[in-house]
Amino acid sequence: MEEEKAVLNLSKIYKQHPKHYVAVDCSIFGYEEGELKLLLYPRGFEPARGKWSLMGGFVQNNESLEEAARRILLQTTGLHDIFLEQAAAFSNPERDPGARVISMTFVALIRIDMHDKELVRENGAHWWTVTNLPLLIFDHEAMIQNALALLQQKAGINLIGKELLPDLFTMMQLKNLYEAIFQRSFDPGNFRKKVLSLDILERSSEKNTTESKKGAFYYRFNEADPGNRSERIVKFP
Amino acid sequence: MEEEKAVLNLSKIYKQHPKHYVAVDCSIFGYEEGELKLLLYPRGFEPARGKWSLMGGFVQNNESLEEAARRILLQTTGLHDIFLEQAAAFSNPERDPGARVISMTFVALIRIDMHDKELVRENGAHWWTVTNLPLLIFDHEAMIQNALALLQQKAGINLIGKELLPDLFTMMQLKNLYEAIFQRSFDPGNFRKKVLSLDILERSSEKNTTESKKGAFYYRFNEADPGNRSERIVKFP
DNA sequence: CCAAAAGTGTTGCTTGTACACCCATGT
DNA sequence: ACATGGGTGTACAAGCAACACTTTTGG
Repeated sequence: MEEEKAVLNLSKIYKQHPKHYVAVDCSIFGYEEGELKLLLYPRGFEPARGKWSLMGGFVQNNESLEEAARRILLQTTGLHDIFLEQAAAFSNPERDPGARVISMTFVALIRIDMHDKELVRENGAHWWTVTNLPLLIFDHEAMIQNALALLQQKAGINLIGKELLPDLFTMMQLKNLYEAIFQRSFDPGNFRKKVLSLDILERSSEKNTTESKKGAFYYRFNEADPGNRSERIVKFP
Repeated sequence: MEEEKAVLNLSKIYKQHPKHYVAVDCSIFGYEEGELKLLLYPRGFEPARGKWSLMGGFVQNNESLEEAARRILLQTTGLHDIFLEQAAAFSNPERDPGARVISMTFVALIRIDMHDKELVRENGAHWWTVTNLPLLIFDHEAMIQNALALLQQKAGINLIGKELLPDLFTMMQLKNLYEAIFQRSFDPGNFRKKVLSLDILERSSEKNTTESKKGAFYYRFNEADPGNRSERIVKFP
């Protein structure tokens, strides 16, 4: 009756408007050999053949943007439970020459040691060092710059590492990760004190003896930590 | 030939995927009488009649999300050149009972003294104090919480006020704005020193004599300031 | 004169940074 | 024994918060 009519009116309102392709593109960061890396896929067809692209895909009817991103991450890395955060929407009508596509970008952090290397190789993907990226399609260069800025901002407020490092890691490995993210060096002693003062790492009894003569204690993230703090950890340059 | 075929292939790829309604919803903040306020519109039809909503609309084919947001802000407030920033995407397939709509939210900051009050009244809109909001449709409550958090974050890093205050304002007016945004009080002396140390305000020769007996100098934003700094202005609680 | 806001100065605490210094050990 | 990274301590500077104090002027 009243309500039914209103719903009909409502759907009339919707029908006046155009629909759009909606995609998600993921900046997938990993950390390996002291370098911050980004997983990119080569484009095999024109236009922009030979250029590289973020992993992306189209959003289907029954899924949210986050769900679409997780589906794509699972398909390409074999990983569930990936750290994932919305970054920004890219919506210039001309951004994709093939069609008008609105793209939402995500930042994903994964542990390179845990992902499915076979699957990645099958897709022709490659881990690129963030300081030395190839030519990218469309506006993917801007997407990555935005993702890097977001990663810095996040790493400056919350201690990240759980998402990128192995379960056990040394203080120097964590420092190296932060140096890769911020592209600057930190004083070893001060870094240690600052990080430990946050009270979210616990020292394991084991030591890493491969990377130094004395041996360095392994740390792990305190499972109980909420992970959401507001104080700054590192000041930006 | 080769390229043409590729484009055809490409469009085949696109056509396999569904299209979606895409909307923008704007959290329009203003500042008046010492209160941070939000412009909301009443919903006149079912479902959710009587609840309030952010100002929003559908994205058309020839416009980016930002352009859509600006079009809607112009239509509803009469203002060009509004400060506008992407907030977050809300994309749960069930979020809008009328249809599957993906919504991108924006934060807009406007000067209440400059907007078209007639236009706003025509639309039945109302300025609500952010600490006392009415019932809202769908996920608009979450959108506003997100927008408020973003506003705090932004105000904590960049000195905002140019977008919300008149051209000339006293230090106490700026302090009151910050107190409204952060919902806490600041020490008058320390606030003054911190803000002036940023070197982005210039003191005018005029004084405000209506709000105090002694009279307080008016300040204005230094036109030449880039407006993008990375140091924190206020620490969050 | 006094209340009230404007504006400046002082002090103590916390935090960041630079750097000295001892420790453990593989070569 | 010594070079190397691990780990701790110290000393100085900067920033922040609390608050005392002075100025101005309307009632």
